[in-house]
Amino acid sequence: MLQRTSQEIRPLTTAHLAQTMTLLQMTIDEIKQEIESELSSNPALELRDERRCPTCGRLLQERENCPVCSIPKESNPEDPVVFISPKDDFTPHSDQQEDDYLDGHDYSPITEDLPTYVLKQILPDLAEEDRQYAVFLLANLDDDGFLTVDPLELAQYFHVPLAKINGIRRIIQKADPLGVGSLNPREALQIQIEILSETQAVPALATLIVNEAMDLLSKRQFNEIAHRYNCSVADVHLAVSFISENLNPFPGRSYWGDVRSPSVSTTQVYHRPDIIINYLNDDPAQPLIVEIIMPLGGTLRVNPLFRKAVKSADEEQKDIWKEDLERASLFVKCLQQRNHTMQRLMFHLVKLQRDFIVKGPKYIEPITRVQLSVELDVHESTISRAVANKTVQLPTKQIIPLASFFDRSLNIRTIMREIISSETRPLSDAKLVKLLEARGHFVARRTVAKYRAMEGILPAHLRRMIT
DNA sequence: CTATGGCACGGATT
DNA sequence: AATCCGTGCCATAG
Repeated sequence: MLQRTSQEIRPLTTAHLAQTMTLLQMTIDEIKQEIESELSSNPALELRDERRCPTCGRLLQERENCPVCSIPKESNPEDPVVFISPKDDFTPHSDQQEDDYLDGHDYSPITEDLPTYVLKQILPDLAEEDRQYAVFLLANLDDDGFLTVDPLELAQYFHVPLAKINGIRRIIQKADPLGVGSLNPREALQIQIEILSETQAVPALATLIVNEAMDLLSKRQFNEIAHRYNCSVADVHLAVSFISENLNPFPGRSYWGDVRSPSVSTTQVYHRPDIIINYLNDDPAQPLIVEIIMPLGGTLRVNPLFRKAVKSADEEQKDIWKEDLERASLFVKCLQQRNHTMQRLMFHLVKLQRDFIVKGPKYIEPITRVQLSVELDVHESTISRAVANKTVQLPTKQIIPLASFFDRSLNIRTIMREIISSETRPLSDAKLVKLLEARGHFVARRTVAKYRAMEGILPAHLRRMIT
């Protein structure tokens, strides 16, 4: 069973309920923002120091013992371990960066480092007095090839116009690896498109997406994009595959050698997940560990000193402080309730969808939000809110929307893709229906057509055998 | 005649 | 109440 916090948390007031609901549907970034603003505006709130598990070094929430190290021996290995995991300085690509760095560094045929490599290319294009700035910029690149300093600060520091710095930056960006020295993946992609379009045709949609819809792209919400630009999802897929085949959102990585497989690289996401699922010790035989990320270094609570101070304060102070105190305790309660709900939700969800997580999208269980809401004894809209706009990192490091756990068609789409990719000659939608039936999936012909469109697969008569 | 995309309807989701 | 998804019906292209 799921561990319970010391006492059962129940909504006390309508305000409590309303705020909990709002918190529930917030993404990790919004929560972080909310907590920070609450923390700075309310003196009664306190961020208690971080606590770490003495055994594994993991950051802990308020609970006394570490949820990972203290898994009961008699517990069912099928059951996932779900807990709230405070992570303030969380970086989404830390694992991969290490891998890339090690692999690339050991095996890279290029012996000089990235800054030197770029500097050699651009030196002839630079005026004498501009070189120092270029050197400075190149000295502040991270492993992805992005700039780690703000150009505006740099301009002020050196007392030169921002335009000058950006001019130099453009020269750097046009060097190999293309897009190096950008501030973010979007800028890198923009430069790459610009250069690429000089020599070949670039789909207009791809440009639009990069310029205006990076957030949707990174969450892989292709439906949204199609909707926004009033085009079919298949078009979006074509544009996205153009992007992933011809462009590189992390210019520094291609330099160090791209060790990711092509299929994984297309699922790269440029923002951090709200929830991380992993095997205990990366061992598939072990239970699944589910971390619900809290963007904090420690634990949020009402400051007990403040509570004391209120009692001994004079009358007018008392009223103001009492209000703060109530706001603070309400906030903490709401946050706890939110986490509690997320925890229960994820426990059931991961247990139900274990095959999906472990074996892949083919094995997704087509559950509905209502089913789960009955099991958890909450209103179905609660599930909707909790699941919307959040993302999960799977053990494969793929980041997917949490809502895909409820995608009724994902398994069929995956199987359909398999059938098509192994076909000897293009199969019509009707034939696909038959083949899907043979595998125990019954969908209408029209629906297969829609799935094809969603997957960006062309109609049979336009499909050509691709190696 | 076959294969496919557009439109609209009903139920689920938000 | 508004929106999304699977499906049936029909028009159109080849």
